[in-house]
Amino acid sequence: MDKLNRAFYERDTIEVANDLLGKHLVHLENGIQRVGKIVEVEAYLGQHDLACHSSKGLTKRTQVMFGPAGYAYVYLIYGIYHCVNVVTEKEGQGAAVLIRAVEPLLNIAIRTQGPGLLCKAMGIDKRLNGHDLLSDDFFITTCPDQLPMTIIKKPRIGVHYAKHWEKRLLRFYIKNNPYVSRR
DNA sequence: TGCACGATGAAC
DNA sequence: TTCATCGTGCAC
Repeated sequence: MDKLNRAFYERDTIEVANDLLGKHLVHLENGIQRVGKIVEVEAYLGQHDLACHSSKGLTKRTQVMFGPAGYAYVYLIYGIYHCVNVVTEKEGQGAAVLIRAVEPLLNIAIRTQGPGLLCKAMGIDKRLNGHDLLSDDFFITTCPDQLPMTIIKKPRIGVHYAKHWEKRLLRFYIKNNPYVSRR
């Protein structure tokens, strides 16, 4: 179980998104370790990507996205749920990968299929915005016995406002995995 | 200072 | 299809 290093995140966003599938997301909170296998992600390519929050430019909200790779960008959506992203590429690109669903592996009590639910299930909220994913309480590791898997590519969810970007195949998930959202 | 609107999820 | 609920970004 090797923790993913800075070089892993500091690469092309689409490659990072694909490589994150099958990896283990780990969060330690109050002595409880929660682990979920990443089964669904979306790539947000940076300032030119109209579906990406960083397309608004550098603001208080997006500053984490414009920072160095390997940090968590957590935000509140619809005033109710949180969503987690991992920042990718070189500092200043404003690119990230949204984690949309995980498969419960350890200490996860409720459903995790969807970005809002997985955050709720793993105790992830705004306190973790800007948190280093190379820390000891919130990180991602390789899966020791990862079997071969087929990756499905689809348009991203809920980005109808993003003009032609809506059609880009930037959502990736593991084929036939029951924990993928909206199938 | 105010207001419209979400990278959602669940109910009806 | 509707609704809960609030931080953000932008208009005024």
